[in-house]
Amino acid sequence: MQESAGPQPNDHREEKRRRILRAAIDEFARKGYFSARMSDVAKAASVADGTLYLYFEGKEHLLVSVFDDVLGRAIDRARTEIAGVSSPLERLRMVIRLHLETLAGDPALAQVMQIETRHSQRFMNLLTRGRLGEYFELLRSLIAEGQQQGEIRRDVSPGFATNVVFGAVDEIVNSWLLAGAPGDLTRFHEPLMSLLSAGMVERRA
Amino acid sequence: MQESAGPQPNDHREEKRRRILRAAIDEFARKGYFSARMSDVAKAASVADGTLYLYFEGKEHLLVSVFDDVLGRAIDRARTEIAGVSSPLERLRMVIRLHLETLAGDPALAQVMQIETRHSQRFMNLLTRGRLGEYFELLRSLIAEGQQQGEIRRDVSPGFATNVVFGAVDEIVNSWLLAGAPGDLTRFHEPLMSLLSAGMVERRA
Amino acid sequence: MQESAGPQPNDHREEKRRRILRAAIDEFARKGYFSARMSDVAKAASVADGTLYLYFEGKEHLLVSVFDDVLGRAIDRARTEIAGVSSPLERLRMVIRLHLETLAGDPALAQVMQIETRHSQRFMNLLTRGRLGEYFELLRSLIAEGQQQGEIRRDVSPGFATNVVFGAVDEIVNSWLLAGAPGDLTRFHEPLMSLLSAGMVERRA
Amino acid sequence: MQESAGPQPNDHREEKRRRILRAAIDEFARKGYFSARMSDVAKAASVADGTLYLYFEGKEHLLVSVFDDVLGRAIDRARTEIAGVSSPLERLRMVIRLHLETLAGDPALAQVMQIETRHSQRFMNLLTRGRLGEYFELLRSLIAEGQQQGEIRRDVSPGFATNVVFGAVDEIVNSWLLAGAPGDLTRFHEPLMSLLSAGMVERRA
DNA sequence: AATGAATGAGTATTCATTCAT
DNA sequence: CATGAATGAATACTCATTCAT
Repeated sequence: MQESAGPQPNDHREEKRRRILRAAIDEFARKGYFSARMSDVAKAASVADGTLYLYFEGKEHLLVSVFDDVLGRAIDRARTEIAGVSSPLERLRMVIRLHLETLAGDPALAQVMQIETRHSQRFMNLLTRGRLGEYFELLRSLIAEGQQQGEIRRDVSPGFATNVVFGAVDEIVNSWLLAGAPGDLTRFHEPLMSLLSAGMVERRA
Repeated sequence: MQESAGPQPNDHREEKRRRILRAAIDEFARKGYFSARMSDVAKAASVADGTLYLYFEGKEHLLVSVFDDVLGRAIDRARTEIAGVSSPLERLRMVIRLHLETLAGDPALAQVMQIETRHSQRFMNLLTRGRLGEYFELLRSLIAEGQQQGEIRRDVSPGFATNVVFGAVDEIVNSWLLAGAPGDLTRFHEPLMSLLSAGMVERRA
Repeated sequence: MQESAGPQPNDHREEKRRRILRAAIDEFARKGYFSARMSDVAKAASVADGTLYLYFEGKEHLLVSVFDDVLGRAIDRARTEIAGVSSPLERLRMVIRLHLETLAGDPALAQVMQIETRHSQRFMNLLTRGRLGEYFELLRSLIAEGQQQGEIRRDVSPGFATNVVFGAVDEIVNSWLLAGAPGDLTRFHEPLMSLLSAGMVERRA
Repeated sequence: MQESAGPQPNDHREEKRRRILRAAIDEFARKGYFSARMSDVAKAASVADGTLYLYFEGKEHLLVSVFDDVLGRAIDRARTEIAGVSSPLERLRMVIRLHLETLAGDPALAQVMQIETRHSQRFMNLLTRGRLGEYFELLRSLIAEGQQQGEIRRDVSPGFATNVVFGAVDEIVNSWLLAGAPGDLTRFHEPLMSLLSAGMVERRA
């Protein structure tokens, strides 16, 4: 069960891979995906232009990799964290908190995940077939469980509810970003969950 | 009842302007904003390449114009339709219906409005300072009124609720588009309003 | 001996032609020949774009016309003025004075005549076959006469001397222009003639 | 005796740079600066279009570089050659000979230096602030020295005399070029110096 | 004669990607 | 593994000119 030939080559390689991803996030956030040049990314990562292509297939793949890498880690963490919690509604709340926390501390990353990554139909399809689809499926399964256990109303389809939830979270992040990322993004977690849970309509006593 | 200097020149001019906008929607939807070439748009509109620049300042301005033109008309219609209705919640429902209806009948348009138009931070800012900001303000004012009249709960800020509502609608449209625009988009109106109004949590008797 | 059909049509036409030429001089001087646009010239002349083409064959012809028009008038004046003078050297002096005077009062014109008009081999050939050739011939004939009458040394060819004389005058105007047309250009007439006549070498007593 | 970091890379680079400059001279001379296309230059230099921009900032910079490169070398040679000569008048004669010799053997180069390079006020200013200004200053200093040493008459300003001398040389080259570069340009050196030195007027015994 | 809206040919420049070293 | 010089495809935009009115 040898994980790698030598102990360092792979660490070294992984370290360089991460440096390139970080450089890509910063450059894409600063200049926008289309305006950023590969040689800018290379310079920011302190590698030669050609080296980028030893780690990623091309500029587009680099962007997909940023997205999938971040989302993949977030999904892993989410699965770990919700493992010991039984209430699906509570689990959903935890996942959304993680969603916000991941972006809250890294506006450049948020910028890339929210904006630069949504630039065309074709690209959206690419993402949906990757980690984004996985994330949607996670949300959907939690909602479906919630319905089975009676915590969530059964008269809306889980997929539909997933879209509403994701859309709400997504737009909260977007508007925070467009405003210049002021204050702590996670302060919206509580009101967001409240609104999604209980709805907007005033209840009478 | 002459509307302006020449009776026909302006009709003629307006007709050509609309033809170009339509061609832009179709080409941008088909190939994506970045891949579409201006000369494709010109050909689709049956005008010379240079003529595009007599009506729009450039490719980017053409995209902004599509967005603002469509949203401007929708806002106007919305204001007219809600004029005779007093309940803010009902008004909000009507605006959202109109939102869905506008895109339901024209997937190419929806494609441009939802995806091609969101391609960068810089561009989003441009839109937000135009009609999109106006639309957000319309939604916000309806929610604020609803709160004053006791229809909508007062413990969330109107701006925040606007983001949640818009985000939910936006994502419904997005997922419909990504699925290939199957069926009638407006079929989601009722469940969407229900979810936003009453929330997801199951109520006990 | 009817000079024209009606008294006004031709005056009117001529007036408009001159207005266009003047506009061309100003625009070519301000922006340079290549950067100036025909519609700028039209606007400066208060005519429609298309009207330019009723008076001149195109942009290039407009530039040739400016050059030939100015030089043609200068040549006519020169011939008139030297008519009563017998000394060829004195005649040459008068022609050069006229050359400087023509440009001295109109830096925009000087700019076009000296710079914008010299932009390519092909164009220089065009000019040389027109009024410029005529001007060179005038200078050459004066020098040849001067040689016959013993005023000018006979051991240089008249054509060669013409080039030296013209080159000297031309460069004086150029350097005056490049310096921003400071002071009166004609102040160089006397030293120029002195230098050309007596040469640079110091004579001993 | 290594001149720089790598022994060959720099030779290789310099060789390519010179190949591009030569290609530019030939293309600019053949078609004129404005009509010549960058990809023609690239093809003539046997490099890819993009390579041009690794060596020169753009088309205009390429033209400036031709001019400055040629003039820079000529000035260097001139300074070397006149080093051992004491008479300023003799030095001036040598510089002008070098001026003519440089252009005599390379009509394409002469064409670019004399015509294509003079296409606008803006561009002339550019040149004057570069090597051309340096060349004028060289001529001026020789004339000023000649005045101090009593070889050149003192009643004309050195700057003015410089213009006359340069203008005469320049026009000699121009007329040679316009005539199709017939014969040896340097055959005009002797009569030119004679005319500039002694003037045109016939001396009596 | 005059207009000015429409035409459409023409090109410098960028930058993702490759591959010889 | 890494480099970075070289490649070359790809396109928005301008503006002189035309011609229907």
